[in-house]
This record gives sequence, C-alpha cells and structure tokens, in this order.
Amino acid sequence: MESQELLSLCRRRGFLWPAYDIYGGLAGFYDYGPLGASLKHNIEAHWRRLYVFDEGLQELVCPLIAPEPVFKASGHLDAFADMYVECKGCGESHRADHLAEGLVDNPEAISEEELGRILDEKAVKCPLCKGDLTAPRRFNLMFKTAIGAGSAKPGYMRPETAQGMFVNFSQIYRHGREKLPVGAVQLGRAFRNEISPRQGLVRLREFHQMEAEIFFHPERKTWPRYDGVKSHVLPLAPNGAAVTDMSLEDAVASKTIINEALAYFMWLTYRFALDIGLNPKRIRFRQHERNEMAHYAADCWDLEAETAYGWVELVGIADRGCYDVQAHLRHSGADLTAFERFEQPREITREVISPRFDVMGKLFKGDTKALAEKLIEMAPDAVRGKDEVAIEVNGDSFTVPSSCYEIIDRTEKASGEKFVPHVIEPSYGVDRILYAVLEHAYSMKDEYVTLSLEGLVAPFKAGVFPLMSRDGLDEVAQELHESLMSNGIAAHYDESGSIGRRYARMDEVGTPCCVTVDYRTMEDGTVTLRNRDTKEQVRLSRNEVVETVRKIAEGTHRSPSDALDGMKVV
RNA sequence: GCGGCUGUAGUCUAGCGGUUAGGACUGAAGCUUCCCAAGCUUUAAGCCCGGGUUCGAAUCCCGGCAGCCGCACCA
Repeated sequence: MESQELLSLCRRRGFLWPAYDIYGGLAGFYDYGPLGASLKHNIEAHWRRLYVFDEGLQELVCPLIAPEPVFKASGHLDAFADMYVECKGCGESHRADHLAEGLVDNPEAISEEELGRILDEKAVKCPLCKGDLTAPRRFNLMFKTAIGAGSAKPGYMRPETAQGMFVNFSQIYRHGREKLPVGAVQLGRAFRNEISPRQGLVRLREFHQMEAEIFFHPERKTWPRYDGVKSHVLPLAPNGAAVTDMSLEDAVASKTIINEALAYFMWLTYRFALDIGLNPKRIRFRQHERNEMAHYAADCWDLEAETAYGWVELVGIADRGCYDVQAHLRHSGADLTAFERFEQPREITREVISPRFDVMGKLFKGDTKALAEKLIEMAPDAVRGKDEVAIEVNGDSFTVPSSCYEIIDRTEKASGEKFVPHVIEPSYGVDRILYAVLEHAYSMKDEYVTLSLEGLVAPFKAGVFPLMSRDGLDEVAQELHESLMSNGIAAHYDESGSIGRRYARMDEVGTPCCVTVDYRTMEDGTVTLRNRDTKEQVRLSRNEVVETVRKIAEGTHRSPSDALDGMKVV
C-alpha cells in the first residue's frame, strides 16, 4: 500500500495531520487528532503496564530542557556540533575542522565564518576531486535555547529522554533499595533538529520516546524472569545475516545475543509488538553491525517493521556498558556508583604515598595541603627511587624532595566495592510504532477500508447504534453507550445515516465491534454484536455487553472473533 | 542542504491566459430506510504563501513554504 493512502485516512478521520497547517505547515512536526491521541495513549499505557507494572521499573518525568554540561558529558554537544563543508563538484561532505587541521591552532573552537575565511584564504579544495567547497555549515541537531534573561545559560531541548535517567542514577538506586538490577523508564518528548525530516511520522523534529534504562552489575546481566521465557523464539537477523528464528537461550549460548538481560528485553519488546497488533511476519530484530554501532555499545539490536517506507527501526535495544553513567560521573564529580557488599569483608593491602606533613609544613607553608593532595593521588611507582618530584599547584611549580613523603603499605578493610553500573537501554520511538501499527492494521478490499486494530489500542472499543433512530431504539442505544462509557470503555454512539455507513465509519477507524439495538431488543432484551474483521454478528443480552466489550478492550482476546467464540450466531 | 517532480474544499480530482473555479466522495440538517458506504432535499467547505509579467493569472515567471523521489545526514 501507499503511505499516502494511509496518511490521507489519518487526516480525514482525525488521527493526525501536519502541524501549523494554516500557516503553511512546518516540516517534521505533526499534530495528533482525537483518534491519534487516543491510539498513542493506549500504546503508551500498555508499554507502561509491561515496564512499570509487570517489571517494576521506576517511572520518572524529567525536564525537556537541560543545561549545557549535561550534553557536554553525554557527548551530544560535540557529536552534534561538527562543521561540514560540501564539495560543489562531487557533492561529498567533509568535516570542516578536519580540513583546517594544521592551518589554525584549534579548528574546533572557532566560528564557521572564521573557519570559512581560513579555508578560503588557503584555497582548500575537495580532497577527493579538488572541486570548490561551500561555506562551512554547523550541523547541530539539538535545539538550543537560553535559560533565564540577561547573561543567560545555554540550554538544549533533550535529544533523548535517557540522560534524565542517567543523571538520576543515585536516586533510582536508592529508591530501589540499593539493589541491582534496577531500572527507570521515561515516556515523553525528545527533539532533534533534523536536516531533512521525511516520511511522515518516521523522521520528526519533535517526537515521543518510551525509554528504559536498566542498571546492572557488569558481570551479572540477567533478569529474574529470564528463565521463564528463555525457550521463546525471536526472529533474529544477526550481524548482516538473514532472519532466522532462534530461542533466547540458543541465541545467548551461541553468543548471538551478548547476554541474558539483553535477550530478555528483546523478548519483552517482541511481546509488546504483538500485543499492540504489529504483524509478526513483518517485524524482525536486526543486529547492528560493528561499523554502525556506537563505539561504546557492546551489542545493539533494532526491532524493525516493514512499512511502505521499507524496514523502519521502531525500537533500539543496546548494551551501553558503563559509558553514560561513567561520563556523568566524570563530568559532574558525583558518585554515580553502586556498592556491592562482599560475602566476607576483605582486607586489602596496597602501597600508598604518605605525605610527611611535619616536613612539608616547614617547607611549603600554606601550599602544603594542596601539594599533599596531589601527592596522595600519585602512583607510588611514579615517585619510587626519585630524589624529588615536580608538582604544579594553582599554576605554580614546586619541587618536593623525597624527605617529604614515604611509600608505605596500608591495609584497609573493605566490606564491599563500588562500581559504575552497566546499562541496558530499550528505546522505543512512539510515533514510528504508532505509524507501523496503523499500516499493519490497514487493509482495503473493493475500495472498502478496514483498520484491524487490536482492541487493546483501538481508540473506540465499540460503536453503539440504534438500527432506527426512533421507536425508542435510540434511547436504549444511548443507555448502552452510557453504561460502556461509565465503565471506562471508550465507545462511539452514532445514529446518523444508514446502518451500513455507520459500520463502515467504525471499520475505517479500527473499532473492533459494534453493538446494534434493533426491534428484537425491545422484545427480548438482546442486541447484536458485530465483528469488525468478519462482519459476523452474534446476539447477546444487553446486560452482557459491557463485560464482553471489556474483554475485547483489555486485549485478553486476540481479536473480536475470540471474544465471540462460543456465542450463538443470530 | 543539493537535484528532479508536485501543490485546486476534509479526501480524490476537472481546469491548459478570459463568465460566478466544475464534479465525486466525505461532513452537517431533514425525509426515507427493520443490519452493512442505498435514495431524495437542503447546506457548508477550495486555487499553499508572497512578488512579477499581463487589460486579465488557479494557469506563465521568480522567491518562500510544504509534500514525494534520489543524494547527503540520521550520536
């Protein structure tokens, strides 16, 4: 099918439309209409149920704006701030700072105008074809803003929700009673100033993520529920190979998947995908090949879905090692470590440099403290056998004679050890998932469109119609609608147009079933319940409607047909 | 950001320098209708934006914006 057909349906029926349309639109931004908002909400609610309710991860809500140091630490600032030039001849892009290497002291620190002037003066040409180059452009994929007035601090819209969880590791660890594994999740918006947003919901500038950051002991990356699911099979495309079905335990045993925890969250992702109605024949896990994996990631798998745009990444599940937490530990100075108690306290003896304060105090007076701190940080081997050591403090150089310190054995009793936790990160793109769900649910036969959404995610769980809007049928139908709504089940009442048209409207927006009040209802209190996918109807007592629709809405049944199993056809 | 193609009601579309921009579907109001987009009446809604050429522009030209395709980018 064409993506345009589906986007047209989405506009017509209120799932989504381009944002700021009356002002000409803005690429990379979409509004969710009433049905889209509901579908999105339902997808997120199910994810929350799996990750927060079932797995016990902690949900956080962090700010969308963060100050510069956060992204300095995470690497986003440098990774996103590169300057590029393009060749006017061959079209190839080059890092402008690399071309200016050697021509200027610090090419990364100057403005693009300055850099452009230098490249111009030195007549730098394309290294490939010797063609002329464009002026340097800065590709910063983060949206920048200013925090506060006057000499405001630079701030950025977060490009992922993840950093909010990394910087809060200590809180998460403490709230989780200082045990590993422990994890947090965050659902929310993220922003990337894409150079060229394309493909509808696939590449947006403002989008929605559902991310989990799960912290592990580096040597124990498994999950309590792993054993219960390890025999399940996933469609895996390892390292450029074709898709094969493989059980979790086989994949871990063969080192196809690097550890049990990663395998577990891949399985959870697969289950989520099927629950919300993605077509199992059109999804797969593709492993990142070495050259596309971020340098710090140990293993990374994408859940991909086949769409009109080709195979699209919906979820990335990565073992990020200790990279992120380590980075924030180093930049912030905060102690972002976990602590593991030894079974028996251990005595550790090691060599340390011990300053002799009595000697140093006489020699260095007020500088003694700073010098002693530097000494303590040094490795014993670096000073062993030397007569003196040169140390710089506050820009001044000092020569510290060996009489000022000694190397001693110090025995420390350790009841455990601190370590930087490793992180496994399942990162879900909500908008892409929602789009893939719509596409996989879409079918057209003889110009008749049906969205076969799962009851779990469908915006309306049931349509409620009077066959005729008179003779009291409409009042009964309105009462039924009321009782569904008051039970928290989204239903849609409609009495306009022919009954067929009303069914068609519901089929087109993915409503799994329709309840119709007819003349027989007035005699025996039964109504018809119509299955969207088969168009079949059963009769049931109007008193059974709420519970039956609830089953469909809760996804306890894979399809309306299941919920109607065992019921007599009219 | 580069190149190609495109832009007419909510959707699909007619228009090819000259009346009041036409139709279909959808929407709304009503009639009719005893289960799958039926019919009838009424009704709402449009030339992406800005310049230019011309007596006259939806139509031709330029710029912007947006969409599609390809390239590049996608931590």
